[in-house]
Amino acid sequence: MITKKAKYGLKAMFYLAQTDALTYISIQEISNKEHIPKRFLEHILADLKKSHLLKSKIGTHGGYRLALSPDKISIGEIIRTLDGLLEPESCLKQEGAEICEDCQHVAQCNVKNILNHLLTTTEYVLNNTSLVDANKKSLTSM
Amino acid sequence: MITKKAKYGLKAMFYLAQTDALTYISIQEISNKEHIPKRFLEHILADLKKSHLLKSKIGTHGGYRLALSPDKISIGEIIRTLDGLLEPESCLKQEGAEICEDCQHVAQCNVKNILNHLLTTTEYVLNNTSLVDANKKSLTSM
DNA sequence: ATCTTATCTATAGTAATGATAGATTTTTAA
DNA sequence: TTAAAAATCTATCATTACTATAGATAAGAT
Repeated sequence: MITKKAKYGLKAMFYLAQTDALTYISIQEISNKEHIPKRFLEHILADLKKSHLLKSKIGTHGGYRLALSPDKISIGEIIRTLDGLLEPESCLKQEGAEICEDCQHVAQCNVKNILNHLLTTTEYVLNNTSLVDANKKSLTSM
Repeated sequence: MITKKAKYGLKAMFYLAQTDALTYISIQEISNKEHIPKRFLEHILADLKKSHLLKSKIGTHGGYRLALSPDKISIGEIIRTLDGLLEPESCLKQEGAEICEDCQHVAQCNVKNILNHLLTTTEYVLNNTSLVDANKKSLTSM
């Protein structure tokens, strides 16, 4: 399950992807159009800016816009930014050979093996789907 | 992320899969060998029994054993039993055409489209990997 | 009988999630 | 230069989900 934070973030990003790429859109507008709590959306967009997926402008006619062209922004980056790592289990973190509390023998850990495989697959799907790809019918046959 | 409940459940299932399929193993033994809190494990195994993945026997020399041969038990069934649906978002539930609170136009919902694709992929991986498959090297090239 | 072990029901602590609030700063435009 | 618009910063709170423990009971083996 992705969190509501990621879901709201995705909706906001899709909304921005639909608009003229150079226009700044206010939090208020996104909140209204996509039915996302405004004060919550503030944090979400701020996080996406920190990850360099959005640019912002303060003041009248300010707001947010995509930092990159929509086809260069992957769904994976958005979810990773808002929900953290895509790993299905904490012991899969980058450190690699690291041993987690309860599984002593990393190499032979069945749980780790299967979850690692799931992670690879999930990353493949999410990293290779951009804001533009996501609404294509071809997605079903990817 | 899968929860600790699912992780513990997977470890317990792998442990049982390693043993003689007809022998009942006590919660105590699994708890000791796999370092899983015993009272927590009780609930987990009870759930897996309700889902007909385990059989149990009360009393001396009692315990749990797999209800099916290990190659007939998928990782997906185990996780689904313990963590609920595999869906990455609640609006993807079986009801299909159902409309979720915030997304009015289901058919054109980009978020739903992409998450639905992720679900399909996740289900494919987890439903087609059994307790026996999970430790095979071939998994990496699946 | 007694010990072993699962089963049932309840509950409690903790962490993560979802959401709101106030005060501040920057920018635009009148 | 002033007022409005909008993001930014920091804090906090409510709720839910997760993790775990506990007591009492029932069933089976020796």
